[in-house]
Amino acid sequence: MVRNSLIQLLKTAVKILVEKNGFSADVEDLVEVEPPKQAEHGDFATNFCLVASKKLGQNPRVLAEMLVEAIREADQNQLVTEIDIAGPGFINFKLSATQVAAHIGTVLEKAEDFGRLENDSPERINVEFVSVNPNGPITIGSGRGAALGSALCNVLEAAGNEVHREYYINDGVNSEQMRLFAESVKAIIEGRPVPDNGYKGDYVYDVAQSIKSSSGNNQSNFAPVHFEPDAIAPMPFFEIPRFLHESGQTLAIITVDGATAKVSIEGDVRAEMPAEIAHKFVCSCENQCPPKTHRFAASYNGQTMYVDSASYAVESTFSISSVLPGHSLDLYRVASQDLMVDRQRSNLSAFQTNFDTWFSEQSLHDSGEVEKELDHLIKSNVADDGPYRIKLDMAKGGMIKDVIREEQPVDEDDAEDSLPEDRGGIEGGVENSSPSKTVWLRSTKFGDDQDRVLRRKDGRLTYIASDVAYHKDKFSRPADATKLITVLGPDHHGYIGRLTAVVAAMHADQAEPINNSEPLSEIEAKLYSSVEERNRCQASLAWAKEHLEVQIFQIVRFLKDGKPAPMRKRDGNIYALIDLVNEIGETIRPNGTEAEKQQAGSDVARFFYLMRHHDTAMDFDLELATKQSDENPVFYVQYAHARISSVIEKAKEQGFTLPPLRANGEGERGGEVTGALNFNHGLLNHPKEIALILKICDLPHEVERTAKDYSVNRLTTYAIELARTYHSFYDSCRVIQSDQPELTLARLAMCQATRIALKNALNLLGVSAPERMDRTVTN
RNA sequence: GGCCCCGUAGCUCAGUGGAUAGAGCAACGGCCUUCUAAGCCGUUGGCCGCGCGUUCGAAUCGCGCCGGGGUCGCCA
Repeated sequence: MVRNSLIQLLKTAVKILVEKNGFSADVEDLVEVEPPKQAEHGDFATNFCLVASKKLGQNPRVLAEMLVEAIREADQNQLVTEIDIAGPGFINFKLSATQVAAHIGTVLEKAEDFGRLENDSPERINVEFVSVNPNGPITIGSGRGAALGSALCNVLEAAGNEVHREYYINDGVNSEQMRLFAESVKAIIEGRPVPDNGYKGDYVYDVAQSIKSSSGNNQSNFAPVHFEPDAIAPMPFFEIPRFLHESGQTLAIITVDGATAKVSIEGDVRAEMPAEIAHKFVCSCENQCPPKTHRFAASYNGQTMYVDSASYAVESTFSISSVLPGHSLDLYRVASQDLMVDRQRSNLSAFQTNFDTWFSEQSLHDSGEVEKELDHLIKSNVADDGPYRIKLDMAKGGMIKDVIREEQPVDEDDAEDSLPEDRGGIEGGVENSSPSKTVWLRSTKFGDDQDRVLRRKDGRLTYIASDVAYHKDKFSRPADATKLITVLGPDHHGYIGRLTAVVAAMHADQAEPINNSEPLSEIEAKLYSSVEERNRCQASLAWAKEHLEVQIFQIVRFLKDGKPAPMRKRDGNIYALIDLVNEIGETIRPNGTEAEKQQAGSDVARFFYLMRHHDTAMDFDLELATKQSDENPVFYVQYAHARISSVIEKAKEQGFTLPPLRANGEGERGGEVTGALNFNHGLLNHPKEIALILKICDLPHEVERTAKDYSVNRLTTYAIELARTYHSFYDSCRVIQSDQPELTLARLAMCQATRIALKNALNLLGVSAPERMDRTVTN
């Protein structure tokens, strides 16, 4: 855009300068321009002479004079109209209004692609975010991660990268938290009090109620149930015992309005676990098979599967007339967790946050990937069952002060830690291991401050064990991913070192050792057995740091009545994101439809989350967010968009034909294409017009910067600034003037360009750009 | 104690090593017979926590303090 044209010009001028004076230094890349703070200083300024003076051995002001001459020579298109040297050696530029205005045409042509970048070296990036445990709703705290992650993905994509949005479901059967959650749900369903340390929030009762009502809770199984076509939930659950996995074997008989259907498995299920499982169950009807197929859920081996079955009427009742007995806690776990994930998904979707993959941790256990990777780590000599743990004593600045070796007791006196009975038999990895020795990931070889347990003494695998397999797997989404980005909450800060070590360990046998013949230092000798090993581990660590980026966002403090409003209340209740969205929507658009309310609530909440840099703690004023007032910047921005839309609408009524937006399936098209772009940009030379055009043209640059440093908040600032620049222009420059059709057309083109930039910026943020805004409440 | 983050106008916060540090809100004064006043224009408001250093130049980079927040499980 404008900026780039000027940079190109400067680079050419620098080349001339270097040639003429026989400078040898390579200084072309030092060229940068930026808009000066003082408008009197012109449209752009460069500090090149100050930056390059040392390299070229020239006084900055002298250099500036030479450069100005070179610029005049290079500027054949007369982009620069005024140029002067100021201060210690700045060069200020005023650009040709006509040439600046000409960029409007480019914006209109690019339309919804304006702000998308050409990228010569695109990355294939997996972005994992939110990923909260399936034991509760998405909280307002996680909302920040959702807003950040989703907006970041949009920006990375706009910058020309391939992006895969991923949510990791912590549904491993080893999870203590999930066991507790299931126990709580089970207790509620069975009319017992929730265990002391269990989950007590209202939503837990809600989940229990949903499961109960969708299952009928008749003691031995979960039938009969109501089942709606095309709906995922509610749906019947029943459990298929693990020994039933042979082809053709009948698992259950279900009755659909008198018609009996048989559920059986086709093919060897175990071999296909888990991805293909849903397709391998077939439901065959013995008599009068209903014409339409639908899905129901079954629990198999700790996993929920959706099975195509026969059904046809909206309110038809299934009854499972025969199912093998034995509802374990696991069934409740699967049912409640599944329901929870489903709610999370729809809550996030109402918050403009969607994922390409919802990845199940348990699937890695089921497929054997975790065990496989564990073996791989042991073979790579980065994990072992030696009876000790290494801890690093870190000095300031990341230097290792000391390496401490903690011997671990080898005796087996705490067999107490064995599994609760309920969970026997379905543990990932339990049965095919010989529990006795703790298996350690020697993560201290990769910069972590202590070794981590992969497998407990009792044979159960830890969370970090699945993490290794998971990260390996992640590199396939998108195919041959070049980078993983993980967005984590502030409480996970300590996890960065561990995660990096995990990725490094996983890659350890593939890394090309660094070239370092230094013998092992005293400290290194405690970590590595050889120079070769050290070099390999360090190379692998470097690889991990290059391929895994962890972004931590800081805490959000919610204020209500000026006082902190806790996200997790003492009574176990949780302030859910969806409640926030609904509350805001309700206040702002009391007369809107449900969808409109949620859109409005989501817009405000997202904008608030994204206004602050993610790496700084923020206050979220709930009053302010729900207030439909001038204090709320999202309305300021949206209002500008609505205002533009209104002007354009009005102009159309008066017979002006607009430069069209390229078709994108929605919004207005603005009349005939032919000739519509022929507006006279030469008429645009008012300072407010130039300022607006320059601001519009900034978008690609802002996208580029944001994709580099992930500071998504920059785009909210940009949107506010663009809105401000427009409002200011609007006040000074009347757009529609029937006695000046040419000027009107040119200004309309500018309005359209502003609208494009504004809408695209808001799109990146996941905030809607309404065509009209009517105050429903005046205060 | 180690690590991470923050400290900028009365409040909430922007700010890419550049020139006289900005915006919103709050306070005050103007601007609607004409395109949406959820707007615009103006005024008031600052040892950019403190100190030292690097630099031609520091709110920005480094070190040290002071103050505030977070985090350091065989939980996930």
